[in-house]
Amino acid sequence: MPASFLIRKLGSIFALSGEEETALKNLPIQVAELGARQDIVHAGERPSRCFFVQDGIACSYKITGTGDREILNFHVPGDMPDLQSLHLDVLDFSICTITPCVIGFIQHDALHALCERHPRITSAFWRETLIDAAVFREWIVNARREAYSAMAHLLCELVVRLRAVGLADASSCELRITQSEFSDALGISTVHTNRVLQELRAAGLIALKERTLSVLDWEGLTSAGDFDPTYLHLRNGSGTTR
Amino acid sequence: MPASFLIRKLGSIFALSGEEETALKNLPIQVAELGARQDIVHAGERPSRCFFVQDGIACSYKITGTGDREILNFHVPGDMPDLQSLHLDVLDFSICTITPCVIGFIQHDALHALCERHPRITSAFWRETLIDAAVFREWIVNARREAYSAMAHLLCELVVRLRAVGLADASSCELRITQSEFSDALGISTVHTNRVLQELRAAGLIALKERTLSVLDWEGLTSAGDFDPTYLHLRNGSGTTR
DNA sequence: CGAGCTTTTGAACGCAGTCAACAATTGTGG
DNA sequence: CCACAATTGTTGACTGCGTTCAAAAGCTCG
Repeated sequence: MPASFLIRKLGSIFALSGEEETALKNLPIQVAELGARQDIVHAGERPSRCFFVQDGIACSYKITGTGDREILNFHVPGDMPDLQSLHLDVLDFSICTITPCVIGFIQHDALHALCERHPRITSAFWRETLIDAAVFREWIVNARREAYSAMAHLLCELVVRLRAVGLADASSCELRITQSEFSDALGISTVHTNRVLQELRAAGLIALKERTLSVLDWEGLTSAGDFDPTYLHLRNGSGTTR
Repeated sequence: MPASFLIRKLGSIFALSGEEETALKNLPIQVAELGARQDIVHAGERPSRCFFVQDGIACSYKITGTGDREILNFHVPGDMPDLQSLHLDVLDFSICTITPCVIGFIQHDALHALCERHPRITSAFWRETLIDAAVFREWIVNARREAYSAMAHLLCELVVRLRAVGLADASSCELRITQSEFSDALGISTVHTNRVLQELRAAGLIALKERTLSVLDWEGLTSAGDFDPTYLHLRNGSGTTR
């Protein structure tokens, strides 16, 4: 029952009508299991389908002229990272898995038909892409922060977003992201990433070992990262809890 | 006839039906003239209307915890920078004028009603927000480029976007943007902005004086800026002409 | 249990920032 | 139309955050 995931997601935004729920249940979804570091879609493609992350962590990225990979966003279960392909033909960025992932593909035809009949679902999808844009905006700002602060901000965002989908408890979460991947997300060298993480540990803000991030001082981390969760536009107050 | 602007904009994307054109003509639009450096909307607000830029240059920005202004995007005539407020209640960034501007405001109610009846207009607006997101993504990448390259990239984007709305000819355009504003957009100091612009002039790529930018070597500028206009998702080939 | 990542550490270098002063331009009021 | 103020642009010297290069130590997983 792969559509159950979408139903849960949309159901958390507004109360689905019986008709809407039926339409979602009847969506043909093709499920695929991918290993770590696999491209899901690649820049330049003209996708004929969208996808959502059902399990695992993925990321959007671009490759610059100098060959560097710039990670633009991380994707947690429930995210639909390439919804934009519904309206923009050529993809201007790539999306790949970080950890092994379970991905659900849905053909554009089916989504267009769904949107035509169900305006509230259209709005929900549109809203989803608007939140992506808000995250991109915040990342532009984060690029100006110095590395220590930028890393703190990124960790705050990841914790809040994972918490919003039930994958983090109050203070810790599994985080199978390498320092090299953090580097590509923050645009700093792996050496510096390593040193900044050590500083955050030394400051008593976080513990990060065995692929688990523990936030030891939420107040301190948000303050170090100049983090205000408004831009994530969460419905419940997940961003403000500690 | 302020709506004519919107009609021209949407008409360039797809052929408007008579019904669609009538609906647009009947949109109540409130026109305002603003001076330079005036806030149009401010972060934290809950707008009840959207707006489009009819004349002038505006920009979106955020203020960081250290008080720095980070410009997120420039807006040229035809842009609707806060369409997102149709679906996200709280604004997470601010928008202000750079030059004196003519702005057209449209109430959310009217836009929601328009979208409900005209799915193609909904799609066009949605598409607009998706292109904004694509620009944000590219700016994240641009933040990683070194200043000389980032400035070249920004100038390329501005010329292509101004050309797309007929405000730049093949090689030059009016550009009333100060070095301090470039600095806030690129996240570099005004001193460095000045030096980078001098380098671009010395390299024979641009001339920038008396508020007019002339691109002397388009090939060279795009190459210096690692600029590929795909992310602007222009319909015609404006991005590729020289 | 060894190959290949990933993390860690040290040292030297460089892009860009800060500070400070000055020149040029733009705008404004008399 | 000019004088003066304010903003914008330019230059030089010094500083520092983060890079690069190199090498070693720790993990992971076939």
